[in-house]
Amino acid sequence: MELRHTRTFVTVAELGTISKAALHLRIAQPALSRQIADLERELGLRLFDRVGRRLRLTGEGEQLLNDCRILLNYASAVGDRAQLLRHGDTGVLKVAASPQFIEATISNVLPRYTRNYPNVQVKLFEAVGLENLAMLERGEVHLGQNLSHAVEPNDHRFASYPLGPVELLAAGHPGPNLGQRGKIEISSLAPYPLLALDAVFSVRRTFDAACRLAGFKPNVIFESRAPNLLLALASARHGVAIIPSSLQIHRRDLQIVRVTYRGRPIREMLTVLSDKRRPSTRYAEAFCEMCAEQVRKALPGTRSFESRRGRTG
Amino acid sequence: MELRHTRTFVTVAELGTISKAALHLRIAQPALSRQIADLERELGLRLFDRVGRRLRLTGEGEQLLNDCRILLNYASAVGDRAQLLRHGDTGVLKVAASPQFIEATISNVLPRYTRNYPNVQVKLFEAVGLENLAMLERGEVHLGQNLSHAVEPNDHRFASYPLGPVELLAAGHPGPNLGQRGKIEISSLAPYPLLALDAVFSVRRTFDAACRLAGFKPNVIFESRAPNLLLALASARHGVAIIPSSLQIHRRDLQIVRVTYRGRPIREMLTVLSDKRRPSTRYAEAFCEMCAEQVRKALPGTRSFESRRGRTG
DNA sequence: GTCCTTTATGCCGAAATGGCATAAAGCGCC
DNA sequence: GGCGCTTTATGCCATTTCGGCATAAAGGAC
Repeated sequence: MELRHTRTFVTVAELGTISKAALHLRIAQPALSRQIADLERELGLRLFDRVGRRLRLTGEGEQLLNDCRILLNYASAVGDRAQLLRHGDTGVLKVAASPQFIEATISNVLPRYTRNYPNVQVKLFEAVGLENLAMLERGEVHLGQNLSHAVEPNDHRFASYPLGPVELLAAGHPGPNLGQRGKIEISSLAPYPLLALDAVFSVRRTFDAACRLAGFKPNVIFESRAPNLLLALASARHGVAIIPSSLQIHRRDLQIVRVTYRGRPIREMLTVLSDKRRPSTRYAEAFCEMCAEQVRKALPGTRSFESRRGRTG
Repeated sequence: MELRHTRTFVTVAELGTISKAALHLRIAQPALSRQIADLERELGLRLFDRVGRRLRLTGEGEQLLNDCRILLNYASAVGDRAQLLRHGDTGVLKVAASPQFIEATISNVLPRYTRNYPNVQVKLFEAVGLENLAMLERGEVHLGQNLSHAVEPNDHRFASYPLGPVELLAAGHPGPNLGQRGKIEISSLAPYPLLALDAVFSVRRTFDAACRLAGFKPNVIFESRAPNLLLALASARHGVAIIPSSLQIHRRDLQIVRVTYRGRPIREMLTVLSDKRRPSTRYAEAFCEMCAEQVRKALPGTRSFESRRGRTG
């Protein structure tokens, strides 16, 4: 079926004659006469009765008329949608991130982002460790949140948007001092049973590297992909949990300190990665900007856990 | 926009490559490549990124993909609908009839008719007197219910489908005998104040003609287009109402008798008219048949008012 | 480096489309 | 009954569009 023929049919039905439709559509009358004939042949039925030299809509024609109007309206709407898309502020944005990042950052960003980009549809995918690198590679997502060290230095496939630093933290049951003044040198963790994240997490690999540099082997007695489980066990005096500062911690029954190496906090950059081969869009960049703002806003929060520890220490 | 281009776009998006789409659509790959390019030019945006020599759906392309699927589905549905229409049991049937006929006959016919012709849409128009002749003339309706005498004998514009006879009735307040044994000779109506229908009703013109033949002038004190108003006034002893037997009478406080001329009931044929110039459809004829059946079923009902009057007489 | 898959472009023949001219069919008016 | 007008359908033709063939170009896998 040709939309052109459908348009002719609807116009003739509405104006009453092919001659009037010809004037309206700026196409010669014989051409429209043929289009009507072509459409009738294609559909296999009469849309108009020929009464003398005049046309009269048939019952079948009447039935199809509304369907054709709807079809033409929808085609027009697709054109309108395309015009809207041309403005660049519309599309699908697929983001792969850890559950923690979604909870702590993305969930706070979405309301304002949706107001600013009403025609962008954000689709979230839960992914941990290197999963989102693979998803980026396969083109399944546009953005993947991770830590900067997740990408090998010689791996140039991904563009990286820095959001802010993430520090290594140790969380234990309030009791005998865990570290001094909110800090613990990493080598001082040697005697503690440790509760750590799985090796798929970049933060875990960063922790392992720091231990190696400090010349000691960590006593990891439990590994998990669920950071909150680690915190729950730490609260139950089962050990000391090693977690990133990007984790939103609601528990108040824990003593949390920064892990340092040679007196300096062990930091890693939280980033959003994208596929270098894929052209970036304005709404994707805006999303990254808003996440970076949100991470910066949360940074004072990482400082506020120190003052909370003050009374217990 | 060309549906052909839209179909190509959706097929390429689904199969992943133009070459595969070409195999599927049985069109050479270069032709499809051009169709994609043509669609992108027309819409003014990129539907696919060219990654090396491969295509990757853009965000905009993804947004439009579903719209295009819907559009294609609807176009297909129009084609399906046309095929259904081709079978002849589908269309619009426009019927003009008096309110009384709609209530007494058509409302009883519609449920069964709709079951038998589920794809026919019946549209009812209320029309009295000669209105439906004009509507038929203008092509506004397919069928017009009326009495046979509504059409001038030399008027050959309309085809006529007889439904059944309609008799002239007189209705009055139960009291002194109105007529004998359920009948009243028309000349015996002379002394009564009469409540009659407007002159647009064929039944009224038939009544006037019978009075003229009987050689007397009827004493019509009130005229209306609302038969039920006439009955209400008759019940209130305001006069004697002249009505057709096709009227469905629910009141039990009235004495109703047949009006006769020279001992024979005055009858007229109830018919459904159609425009001779317009080809008839099977579902229109079926509608007439069902109405005729319903009118015949109602005829025993016109006899049953006699037995109801028996006790009062 | 070779082979394979895929897309984009040049070129060309066939098909489709639309315009012009005009015959045919009614209808209204005189 | 003839004329003028409006309208549709058809013949003919020029132009445009479309799709197929050939092939260059770009990566990816081995």
